[in-house]
Amino acid sequence: MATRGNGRPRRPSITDVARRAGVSVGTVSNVLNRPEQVTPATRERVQAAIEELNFVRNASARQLRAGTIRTVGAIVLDIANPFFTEVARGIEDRLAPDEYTLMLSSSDEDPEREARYLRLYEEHGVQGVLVTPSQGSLEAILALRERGIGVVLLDATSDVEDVSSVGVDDVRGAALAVEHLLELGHERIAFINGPDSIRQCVDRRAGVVSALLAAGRDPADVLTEVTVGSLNADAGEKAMNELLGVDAARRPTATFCVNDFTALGALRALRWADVRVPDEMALVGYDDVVIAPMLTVPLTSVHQPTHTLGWTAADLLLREASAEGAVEHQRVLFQPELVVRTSTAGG
Amino acid sequence: MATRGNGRPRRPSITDVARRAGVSVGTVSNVLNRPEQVTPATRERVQAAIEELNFVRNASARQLRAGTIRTVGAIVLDIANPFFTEVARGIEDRLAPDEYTLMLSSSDEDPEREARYLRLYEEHGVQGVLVTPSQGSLEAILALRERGIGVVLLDATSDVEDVSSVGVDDVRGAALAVEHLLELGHERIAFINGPDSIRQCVDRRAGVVSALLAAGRDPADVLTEVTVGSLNADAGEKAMNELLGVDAARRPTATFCVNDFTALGALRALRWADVRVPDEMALVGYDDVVIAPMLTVPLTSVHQPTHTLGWTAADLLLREASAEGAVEHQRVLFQPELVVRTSTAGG
DNA sequence: CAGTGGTCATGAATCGTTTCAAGGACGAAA
DNA sequence: TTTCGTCCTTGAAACGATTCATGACCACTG
Repeated sequence: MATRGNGRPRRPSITDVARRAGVSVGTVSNVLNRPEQVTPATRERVQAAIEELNFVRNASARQLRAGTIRTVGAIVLDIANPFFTEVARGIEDRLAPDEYTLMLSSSDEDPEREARYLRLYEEHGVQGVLVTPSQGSLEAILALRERGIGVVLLDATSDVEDVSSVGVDDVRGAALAVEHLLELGHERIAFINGPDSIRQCVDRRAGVVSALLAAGRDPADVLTEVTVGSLNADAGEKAMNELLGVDAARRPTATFCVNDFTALGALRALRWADVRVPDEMALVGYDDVVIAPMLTVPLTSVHQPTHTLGWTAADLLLREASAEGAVEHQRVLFQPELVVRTSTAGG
Repeated sequence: MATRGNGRPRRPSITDVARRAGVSVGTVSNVLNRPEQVTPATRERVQAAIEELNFVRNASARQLRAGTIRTVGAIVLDIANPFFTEVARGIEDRLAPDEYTLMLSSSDEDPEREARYLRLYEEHGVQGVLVTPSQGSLEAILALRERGIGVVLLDATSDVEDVSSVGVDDVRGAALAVEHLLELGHERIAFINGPDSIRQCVDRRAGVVSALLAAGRDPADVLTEVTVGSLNADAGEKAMNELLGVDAARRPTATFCVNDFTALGALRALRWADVRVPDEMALVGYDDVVIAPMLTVPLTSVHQPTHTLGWTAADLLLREASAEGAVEHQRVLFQPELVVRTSTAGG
């Protein structure tokens, strides 16, 4: 068998198939791409040759000539983060039926890493990219479009007009949580929030405040905000202990946590302080992580349509790719949903 | 600017760069691949042209000629599963410094889906694939190697001799959990396990039994096994309630759950029945999911080196790819680790 | 029987890169 | 001045598929 220098067998090419079937390469190509234009007899002969040789198309050669490739690149902040994991799954589910492949990487919010992957994807000639932009990388991303590469921003509510993006309305999500607590009659509400350097924290605070105002409350009266440095359980526990320092008659009767991890910590603090949930303290989280319903006290949380988010992003991209001429850019903002469980409406 | 029929600008090629810099294409290629062989003056001229034109290499043409491509394909059972997510991150972290790209898909344990992705990857000419094989797909995977594609099995303790694989020792992991409980003095241990159709369940049972035997105990005396149909919290809760049906004097004093989700359910049942953890019932999970330490009662669990698993799999693959001639196949089995927390050793 | 139309198969050109034998320029040595 | 040798650069041939103008062949029609 022919080799390619490194001793590995060369994979059979369309030429080998043609020779074996006694036809020309053009015919083999026709069998592969326009089978109806080939006589059944010939077609079968070619098919047989293909199977005997274990012929597999060479995507590179194909793309080189045809100019297109059924591949999409995605760059998320961190594949190991459940949020992006579910988004990725949504992307995949949109791509699979169209036989597209997905190239996936994590930027870790490092613009340099992101740029490197973008270039790699561009070299590969992907049809488009789905990106969660890091700080200040938007410009480079948009430049891709001038070189014929589709772009859809993931989980970014961009100010830029002419680029498609998908995101979830964090302001609304937080408002939902607070509205729920108000409806339950809570008049002193705590908000355990993270630093302003995280967009989500800023948006969610805005949602909290707007919900209070919309209900005719003065945030200064109702709201106690505790800011933590990082969004994990330990921080949440510490924050809740701080809240519990106030005597029971004057402390908040409900707490909204900026994410489920901090809520878990808060829950732990409540348990150790023997404060009953939700009777003495109602609790709402955000993200609706997979274990939220599995907890000893199932956690009320704001659910984000992550799968749909990814699916839609991929859908927009494929649509733009197949659109003739000018493309209409869409900016989709999904609405989160409050999932009420025992931690607020316990029975 | 030149177009390619669909109205999008054609990306500049090496020829365009050559023309602009007033050199031949060969020289441009040399600048890109063997810069030391080019006079600094020429090199700079070419570099300038590259930047002015925003030239980006065409990976397809490159691969077509050079025969190689820095891409690896991975097929896991489900990207949305945290286990595989962390594995994927490990793979990525191994590939990134070598400028490899990762193509990632989920097979959902469907051999047909898996086969489709394998073919897609093969068409793309990936250097190798990392696969968690579905039922009965091993043969097709191994056939790839005859066509020059590297293969490393992920999370599979394969019986096949001559293929590299990485996995985690589930037998040992379960044994660790049981040894721990025995050391704490527990003499009646429950094991909430899943169906035998799942390999992990079978392996972990074997580990439980072997640990008991090794300690000179008769499993028939010590062990109470409850089998659940699916590995989620509700099933775990039900199983634990069943165990609690026995009067306190004779029921198990410790429970080992086949994964953390069932353990969460068990924990919930214990809380509602007002059984103190770990005093009246110790609890061990498996997987060490991210929230295990965040729980009200932090959960003792068996931790698997998922990131390392992925990293090592990718490492084996790259090594095999760069190895000259015959490759030595390695089968790496990682050892899990018990992380002791309050749910067994509570203060 | 010539003419027409339609169906299939052909083979050369093409995509953008890498590679390599061959040639050019230039300086050093004789 | 001639002759080498060295160092850069060149240009054409590949890689494997797709595409398309061309032509072969056959069946009808008039």
